Amino acid sequence: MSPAGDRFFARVYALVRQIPRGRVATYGQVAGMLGVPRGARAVGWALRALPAAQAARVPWHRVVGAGGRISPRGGPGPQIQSRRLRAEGVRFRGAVVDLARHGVLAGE
DNA sequence: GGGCTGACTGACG
DNA sequence: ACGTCAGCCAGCC
Repeated sequence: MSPAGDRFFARVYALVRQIPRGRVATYGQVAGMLGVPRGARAVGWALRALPAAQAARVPWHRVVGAGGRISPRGGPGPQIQSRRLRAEGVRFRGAVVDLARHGVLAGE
């Protein structure tokens, strides 16, 4: 089946929207949950196509690169993204997010 | 159907 | 630790 609502980006948004506050997931992580472990790039493409209207309800800032690195082309700006994450209480290790503590698969 | 692009990732030098 | 190269996936021309 392949209705309009089953598009890849729709699944990405739905999954990202379910990321709890203070929690962070990587592009590869999201891709893996969608069943495409090597589709990290596709996930980035999907978030890049994220409409501003959807951005309000989709916590795109909770999606970072492998190792917790903030993508240089993330949304309105990498600084905004990291700032938003910090506002949620996410711990940073320099310019890198502490996935061991806030990772989706990481323990509480 | 072929080729290009990109909010990625891991390997190399 | 840093810059570069090649591989992968989905959408658009």
